[in-house]
Amino acid sequence: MRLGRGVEWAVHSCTLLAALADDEVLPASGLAEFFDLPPAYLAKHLQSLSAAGLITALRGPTGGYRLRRPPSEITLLEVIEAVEGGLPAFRCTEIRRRGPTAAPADGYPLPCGIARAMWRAEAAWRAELRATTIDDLIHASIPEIDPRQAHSTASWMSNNVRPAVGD
Amino acid sequence: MRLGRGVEWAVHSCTLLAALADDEVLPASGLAEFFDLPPAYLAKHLQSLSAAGLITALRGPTGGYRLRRPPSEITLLEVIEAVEGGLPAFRCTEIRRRGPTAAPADGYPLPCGIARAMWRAEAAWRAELRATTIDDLIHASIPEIDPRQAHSTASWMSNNVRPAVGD
DNA sequence: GGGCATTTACTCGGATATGATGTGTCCGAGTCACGGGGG
DNA sequence: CCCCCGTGACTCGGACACATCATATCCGAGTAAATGCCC
Repeated sequence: MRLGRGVEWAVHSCTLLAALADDEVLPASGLAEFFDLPPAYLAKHLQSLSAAGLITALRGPTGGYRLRRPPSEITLLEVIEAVEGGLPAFRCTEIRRRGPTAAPADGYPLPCGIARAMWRAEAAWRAELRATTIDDLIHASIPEIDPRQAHSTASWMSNNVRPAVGD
Repeated sequence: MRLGRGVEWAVHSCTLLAALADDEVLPASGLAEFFDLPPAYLAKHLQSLSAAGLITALRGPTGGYRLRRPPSEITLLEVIEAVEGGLPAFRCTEIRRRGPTAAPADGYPLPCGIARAMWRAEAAWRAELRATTIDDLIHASIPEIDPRQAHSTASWMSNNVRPAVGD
């Protein structure tokens, strides 16, 4: 089981966008510069977040991205599913119905027990991710941030954040 | 996030091997026939289980596979990690240390908070899988099995199971 | 007839091709700011 | 001096190559049984 690299980028991007005021935006190029990531590829993942309705995109010279909801109302699970897709990790192909000893089709009223166990574990994973919001991540990391970095980050933000025009 | 198809095959194979007596074995070709799966590819995954020490392989004309431990002592997590590898699904590349506002290397005494949240969710997933044994899966499915199928399966097993010779 | 070496056939194990998916990039559609011209 | 319009530049969005891993397969190493031979 493996998660794509874009998940990490998307979550970090959301935490940075959470620092914006309601009437401010930050372009994808800014996010790419801040995290030193390939701009085009990061943009692709931001598109996924936009398509999922987690962030709002404004086009044009003063455009950029902005969280669509307050950070306390965006869960980690939503971000991950926006990037990775919401499909279950375990795929049951019902192999119990195949082979020489398979019963007739009406002999399987319930889903396969193995699939149920796997999905139960996935449900626990999702529950943990659903209980964590972007706001939680930020508050957990604030006391760990080096004061020097906090200052340089604030300075960088003031130079790259732009006021949203149309909104 | 996606799990390989081999996981399903490996778990089903373990449940079937659990039906064997301590001095019996079942060859990979038999497992492939029982589940109607490509023999060569299933064999590859059984090799992973063997390398992980979950099943024992006996070679030669009367050879085959056999569980190495009682079904009640083999967890779902072990089977999955044997096939998929034990690496964590989320990979933290510490992108917070990159970019124009990164602090010196000594400014990060703790792992990234995002990675901690992701790994906490993975821990919940693993805990659920660790709490489920092969024996649990069997006992949960026994009352659901069609009596006709139980009979044909028992018959098939008696024709394909072999006594282990060297052991 | 019994015992033993050889052959044989069947098993698992690792090395080898192929296809799907994640990774990375580019160009086009859309939109606001700016600058020039007219009123 | 103010307003309007055309131009330009910057943004996001989707379509296009490449790399990596899951998928699928085959051939070689190893072993017990069966066979034939010798005693």
